[in-house]
Amino acid sequence: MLNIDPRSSKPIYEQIVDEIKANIVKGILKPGEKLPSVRELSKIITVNPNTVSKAYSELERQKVIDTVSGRGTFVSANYKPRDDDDRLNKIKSSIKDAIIEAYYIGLGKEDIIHIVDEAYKAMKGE
Amino acid sequence: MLNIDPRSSKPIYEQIVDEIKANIVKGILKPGEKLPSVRELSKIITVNPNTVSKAYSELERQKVIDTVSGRGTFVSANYKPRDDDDRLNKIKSSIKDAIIEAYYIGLGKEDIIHIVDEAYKAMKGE
Amino acid sequence: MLNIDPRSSKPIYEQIVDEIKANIVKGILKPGEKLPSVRELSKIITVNPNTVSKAYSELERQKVIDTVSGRGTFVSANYKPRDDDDRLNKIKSSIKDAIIEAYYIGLGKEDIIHIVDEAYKAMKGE
Amino acid sequence: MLNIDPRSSKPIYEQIVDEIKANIVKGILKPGEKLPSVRELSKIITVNPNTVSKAYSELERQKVIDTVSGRGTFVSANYKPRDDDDRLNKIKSSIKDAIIEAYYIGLGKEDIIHIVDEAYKAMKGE
DNA sequence: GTGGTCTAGACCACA
DNA sequence: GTGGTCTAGACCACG
Repeated sequence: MLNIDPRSSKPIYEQIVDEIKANIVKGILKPGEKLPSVRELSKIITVNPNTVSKAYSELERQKVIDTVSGRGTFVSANYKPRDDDDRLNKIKSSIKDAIIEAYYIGLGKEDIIHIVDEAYKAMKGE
Repeated sequence: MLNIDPRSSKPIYEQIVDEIKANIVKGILKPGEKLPSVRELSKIITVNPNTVSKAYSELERQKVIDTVSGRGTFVSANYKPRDDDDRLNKIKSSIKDAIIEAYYIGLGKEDIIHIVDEAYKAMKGE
Repeated sequence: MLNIDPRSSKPIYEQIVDEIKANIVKGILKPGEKLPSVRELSKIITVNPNTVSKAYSELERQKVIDTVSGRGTFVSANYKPRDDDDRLNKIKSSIKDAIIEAYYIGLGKEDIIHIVDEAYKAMKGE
Repeated sequence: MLNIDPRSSKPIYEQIVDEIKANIVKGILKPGEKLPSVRELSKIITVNPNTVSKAYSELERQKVIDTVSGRGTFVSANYKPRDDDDRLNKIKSSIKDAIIEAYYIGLGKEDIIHIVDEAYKAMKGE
């Protein structure tokens, strides 16, 4: 379910955060749905429980999931997107970086648009 | 000239690498042009010379600049983009992450395309 | 295990890189095997940790080893040779230089072939 | 005549030394033949005279050329190859390194032999 | 515990 | 003057 690469330079806990958010966006995880417990998930993806715990804390901080003590963790039912300049700037900055990097392997604007297209298709298709 | 934020989580040497590549793409730095020496740049952006050196080494490895021993470093005159699956995958992955993140602040595909547009305009405009 | 000569003109970090690659080729280090940690190796060969770190970074860049954050570094399990014109040219050039140099101590083609033979035997023999 | 690449990581003076030795081996420069003066050569290959001077000193040290004060420098007439363990070991070591490196771009023994062949042909052909 | 980054300061070869 | 290497010692994130 979660695609984790322990050899990546991206920290594992961050990969978990991103994968869960991706699954929610894709509709694989639905609002209100229960997530596996820290222990369960750590076994499934063979990762240190502390790492999963850190990922869940981060997701909770971002209000993507809710933890009900003694009951478990759930995908937030009432997530409301709101303006967040910090995050918007990070997104812009990472897209800018990607564009520069693309230039250096010979890709132009059309290629970037195409990659964006593909990414959206993958989100709906899966 | 270079916009360095020492508090960013992105390593300083990487910021230097990215900024220089951005300046080349924008045409602010031209092929064959001499870059500031390691010691000069380290003074300008108040960073340790080793950090600048690390950035320059990385740029040299990527064939973005040439270092001529004893003479200095220069923007590569004959940069040829090559296929590089690893870098392409990194670009795709970072765009995918940006799209997910965008969803969480309420942005959709059109907004992403708009951001890409803006980024390209900024590159040519500056 | 690693044969390092601090008085050599070849940089120490490069010696470490070459020795480790040689040990992998010889089969002394096997795919997936854990390498000594940066601090360990630095003590073993009495060299500054930064120097070992630089060597490991270079090996990682060449995809010879994988570093798993917080866990250590490992011999790459799935190394796939790829075409690399730059490296091929370096090899050709260093062989050409060796041949010229050999001429000056009275060695001809047969002697070079013999040296190549010996080198291959040493690789398998050890 | 001399093929110098100022962007190479190999020092320029060393490139000059190697190129001159290569030309002697190839027969382009014959024993007893006069070499260009330091000033002349430095103009021809657009290099600092000090650099050429350093190259000539090194060649003289290796008894490849002779300097007759006031008359110029000449290719040694009576070069006698002799055993030189130091240089032999360097040659062996650099061939060993080349073989390891070759392994990592997927080349085997036959390929190396082929490269040696080519190098010898190039020496006679030019 | 692991590796990654950064600073400070030194020495060296090269041009 | 230039960049390259190395040491010593520090701090940090990750697991």
